[in-house]
Amino acid sequence: MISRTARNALRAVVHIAEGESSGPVSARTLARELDLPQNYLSKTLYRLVQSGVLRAVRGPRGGYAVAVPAAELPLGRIVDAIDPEGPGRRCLLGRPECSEVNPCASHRRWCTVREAIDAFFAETTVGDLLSAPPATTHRGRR
Amino acid sequence: MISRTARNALRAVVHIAEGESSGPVSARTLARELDLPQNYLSKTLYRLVQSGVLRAVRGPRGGYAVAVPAAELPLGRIVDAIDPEGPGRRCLLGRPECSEVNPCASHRRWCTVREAIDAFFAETTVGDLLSAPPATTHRGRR
DNA sequence: ACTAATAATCATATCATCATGATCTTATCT
DNA sequence: AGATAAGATCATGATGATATGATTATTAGT
Repeated sequence: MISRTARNALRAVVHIAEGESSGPVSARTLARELDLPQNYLSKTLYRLVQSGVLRAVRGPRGGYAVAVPAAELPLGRIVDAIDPEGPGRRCLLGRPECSEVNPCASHRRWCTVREAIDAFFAETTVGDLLSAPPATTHRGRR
Repeated sequence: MISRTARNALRAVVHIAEGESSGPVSARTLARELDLPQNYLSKTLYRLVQSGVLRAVRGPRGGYAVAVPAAELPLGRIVDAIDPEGPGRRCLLGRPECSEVNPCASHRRWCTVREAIDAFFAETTVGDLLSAPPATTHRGRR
């Protein structure tokens, strides 16, 4: 559905958003906490910086922070930055020209699914994925 | 969404079902008409034979035929035979333990999408994809 | 200016999927 | 029975996604 790299990107952004209050999160820390190779993660993060999802702060005490409030950051924005050909866009039978004007036999039925997918990625935000803070960091919400 | 091999399998089964009336279709013919490498296709087709989607006839004048009427053959049966871990089954954040009893943060929302996907592959049949040819000679398009 | 922390980048290795080529097995036809 | 056409299978190669390791560029603090 989405590439492994895109999944890592999602996890990373969620993690960064969760630690927002304590300043930028370094790639090193992220890699440790997500159990991912640091340099590969770096490359992914940088793509997110280029696409305006993250902000990078260089130098000591630097790291990555979200460039947009989590609640206003749809997952699709992250996935698109990593997998340019988004999820479910491709014709099921692999016909490149399959479209509304020239639909392949499965096009109509598949459209319903595609719309559900698009809606999910457009409407679900990083904010929706933030883990409600557990007992330790109590924030009065709930 | 589905692997390339699974797409090829779909195309192949549709093609075989379309030529049903003229007897089994050989891998060679199929490979030529779908523009796919013969041996790779063979392997894919054999997996479909093993899973009961196709029937293989060996020897001269042999080939492959559908083992089930096209209208009763859901696409999911083909895709499952090729991609054992079906489409959209995996948790978006890659948590293997994500399930109803222990949902990850995106689980609930994603379920809607997953259900649409499952419904598509369960309800769309090969019959739905047959390009209703007016007659056996469908060569007029250019 | 120097040092250290950190992002950014480059070069290479690994791995799974996809594809190819060669060979073996089975069945039909004469 | 022999020849031939076809599927089944094995061994190997190519490709792209994923990962790793080393290096360079940038900034903060002293």
